Amino acid sequence: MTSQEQSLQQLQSLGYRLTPQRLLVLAIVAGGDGHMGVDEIHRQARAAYPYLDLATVYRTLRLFKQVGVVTEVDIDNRLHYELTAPGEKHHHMVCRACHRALNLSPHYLEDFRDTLLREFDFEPDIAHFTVSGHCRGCREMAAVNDSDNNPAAGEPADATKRDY
Amino acid sequence: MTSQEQSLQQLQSLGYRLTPQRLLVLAIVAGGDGHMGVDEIHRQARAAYPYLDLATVYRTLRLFKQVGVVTEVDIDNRLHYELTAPGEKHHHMVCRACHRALNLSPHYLEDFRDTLLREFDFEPDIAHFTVSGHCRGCREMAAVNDSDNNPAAGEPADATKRDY
DNA sequence: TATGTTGTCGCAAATCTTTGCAATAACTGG
DNA sequence: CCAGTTATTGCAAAGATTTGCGACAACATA
Repeated sequence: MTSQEQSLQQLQSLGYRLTPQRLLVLAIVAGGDGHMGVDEIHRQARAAYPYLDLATVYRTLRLFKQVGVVTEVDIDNRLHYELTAPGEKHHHMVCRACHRALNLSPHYLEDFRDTLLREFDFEPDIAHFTVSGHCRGCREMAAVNDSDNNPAAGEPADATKRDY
Repeated sequence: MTSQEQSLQQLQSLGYRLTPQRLLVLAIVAGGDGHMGVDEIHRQARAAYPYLDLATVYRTLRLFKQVGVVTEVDIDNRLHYELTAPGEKHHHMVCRACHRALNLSPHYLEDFRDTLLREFDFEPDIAHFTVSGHCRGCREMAAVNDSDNNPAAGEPADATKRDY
């Protein structure tokens, strides 16, 4: 039984129905490499089944996420999804500047999770954990004002303020 | 010099202009207790200055966040803001079920931050760090159901699947 | 296979947030 | 204090995501 079939069976065993729309979305996310944007999934899905509505794609992905079939990653204020690989789970670090998503091994979160659970009885939803920040490359030319240092330092010479 | 005046001076020294709209939004966020929703800020602001547009509120808060004057908290997919108290910074744990936001001392994040920095050269944006999960109270009746809606009661025995 | 139950879909509309643009106002230098 | 520069505003419209609702389809049962 493939991992996709497993997911489908899991959905069914939870009382959810197996619809062509769901099969399709699952197949597409499984076929894509890494996290895919919702519109890209929708576009590919419509190629096979033109009536499929964007709202259905959103609902389907939300369901898949809830059940654990896919992992949601917020990249630049847009939802992206990837298949949850049972063996090789990981979390994400998303760069605010270049918007690349780096994988983060669960190992780095265990301590943090344990602490929150122990100290506050708070169970973090680490299955969909994402930290945003600045990656190595972007950090070097991070123009953003870090309060303490020389505020104007990294700003491009003629940077207008315009919209921010 | 009050902390508000400091913020204003900082804005000015970065080349941003001091407008009545900005003063107003700052005063309101400073006056509120804890994180406020954007629409609430807008409502209060309009009471004093009816022409102030919602878009301006969003832009102003985004700027304030970028400069560090306010802290952004995502509560149930909605933006909330609170004044960044220099002395007593904290992060947030937001419960997916009851949507309450709990404060988290920076202390709990230091190790995590150091690790990411050391291992990946990734600087997490911990100034606006939020973990979502389930708090003690909601965890007790959480069960399989991830329904975000009713903070009040556990799901009825014959809970239908309907919309998810 | 026929039938009932109820989960799901497509569609349209609502929400929340962002953005393009022209008019305006804040700051700067004279 | 005046004029020039350009950041900022208000407005309208676009984007992204969610939701209400009636029609439809998946599944269970007989």
